[in-house]
Amino acid sequence: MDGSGWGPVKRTRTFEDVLAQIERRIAEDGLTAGDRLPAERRLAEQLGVSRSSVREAMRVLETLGVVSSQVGRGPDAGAVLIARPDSALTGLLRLHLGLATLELREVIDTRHMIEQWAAARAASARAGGEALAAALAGMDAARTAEEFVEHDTAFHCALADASGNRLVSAVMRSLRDTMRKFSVEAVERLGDTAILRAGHVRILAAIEAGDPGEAAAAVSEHLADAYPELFTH
Amino acid sequence: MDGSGWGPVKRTRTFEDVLAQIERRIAEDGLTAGDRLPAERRLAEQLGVSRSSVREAMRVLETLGVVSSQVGRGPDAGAVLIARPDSALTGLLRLHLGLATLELREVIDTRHMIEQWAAARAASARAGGEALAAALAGMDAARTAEEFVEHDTAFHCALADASGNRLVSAVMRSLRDTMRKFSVEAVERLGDTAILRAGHVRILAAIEAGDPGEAAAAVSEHLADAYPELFTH
DNA sequence: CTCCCTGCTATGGTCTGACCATATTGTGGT
DNA sequence: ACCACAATATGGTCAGACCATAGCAGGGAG
Repeated sequence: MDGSGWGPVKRTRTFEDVLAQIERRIAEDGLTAGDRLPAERRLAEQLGVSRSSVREAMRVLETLGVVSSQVGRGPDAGAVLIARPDSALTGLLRLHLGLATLELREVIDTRHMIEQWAAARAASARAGGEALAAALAGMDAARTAEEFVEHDTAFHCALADASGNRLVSAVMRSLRDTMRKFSVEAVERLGDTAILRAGHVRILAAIEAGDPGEAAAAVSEHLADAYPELFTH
Repeated sequence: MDGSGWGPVKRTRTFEDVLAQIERRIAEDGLTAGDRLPAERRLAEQLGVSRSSVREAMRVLETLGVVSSQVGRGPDAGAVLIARPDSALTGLLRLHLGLATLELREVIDTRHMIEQWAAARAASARAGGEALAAALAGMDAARTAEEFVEHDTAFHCALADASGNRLVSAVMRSLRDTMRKFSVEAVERLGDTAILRAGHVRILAAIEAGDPGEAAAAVSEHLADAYPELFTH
């Protein structure tokens, strides 16, 4: 494919070439979010490489958040779509956390930092009220701990989203995802979710009132309520 | 329509299982930087999957910066090395920035959040003074903007380290690394580093004095000095 | 004419088995 | 003691196969 290469040794692996080619193709064809890439077999044929190499390139693109990890089947519909790269950090942090033997305490610590900051931001901008209220309603309708945590996660992610910083938002999402299992246990151990609800209501009220200080304080106390044994002031 | 959005029945592909298994193995065996993973063929055999799946998992780990991408050949020496987890976020974040429209403003915004928080923590614990002082001395001895930024980076990373939270520390390192080039330009544009030095001194003093509020305020003003056009209060 | 049912087909996901160039290691000869 | 060379295991790559699935086309029933 290169023509001039093949001199001393082949320095780049095939899948790296494929990556470059796909990248070039995306740029040239002006593909944007929602568009599809050719099927793996077609790409392999067009680029003159094996499907294995194309697949390895795909895994990289997927990890980078360039293409969606959707498992599409069937003809035509199966090809890969280009997603919004917003979620790029998610998979990474999950692995990163698992690998580095991080303690849950550090995760909650970090959440404390992020959510306090995000709540203050949201209050200043009086933003995110609808999403927070929706999550609150979802929690009220929840019947199991899992359902509750599901909407609780939505609430806290909405909080991060309301900050308007996508990077913070992505990190927050990863953290919540990482501790989802633990959160379910925590809720079950707590038994009563009334105190959590009170915290959420207070946070939402502070944001809608546009009071950053109160919002931050509310978040702080809410996390202390939720994780009494792990919280650090 | 899935209903819950997050699809309770997410089919996991084989390479994802492999990913989890490797992750578990790393944690259990306590592998650290420089250690080797088993060879691809051995892993495949041990996990009961094909080498293709192992290889796809490897590409993911490599993209995530968990293992090195060194092209090792030969028996025994060929297996994969585990890199420093510090860099796990880095490569991804850099590419993330290249591919997405994540603005520098958001990065600095995030730094503001992290460093304020970390400085307050460090002040409460009166921790990290030595590392900060060393970085300060390095900045004083710097002759070029690059050298200055080098030690400036060390200073701000030391700040994050002083918080005692490794997760925050890792994110901070990635952010600094991501904006290193820009930082050099910023310093060159600023011309005079005296104002930056004053900020660093003030931060260090506040930490050594054990004054969290002052430490946070000092960080805030320091960042405003360094990135006047990008700073958000 | 419309509507549903049933195959056909292309897709991603996975596995098997093979070949190559290389790097380490052990062995034999000098 | 030293060096050359074969054995061996590695990562990189390829070709071909199978599976479950999802869309589409065509045919039969109403």
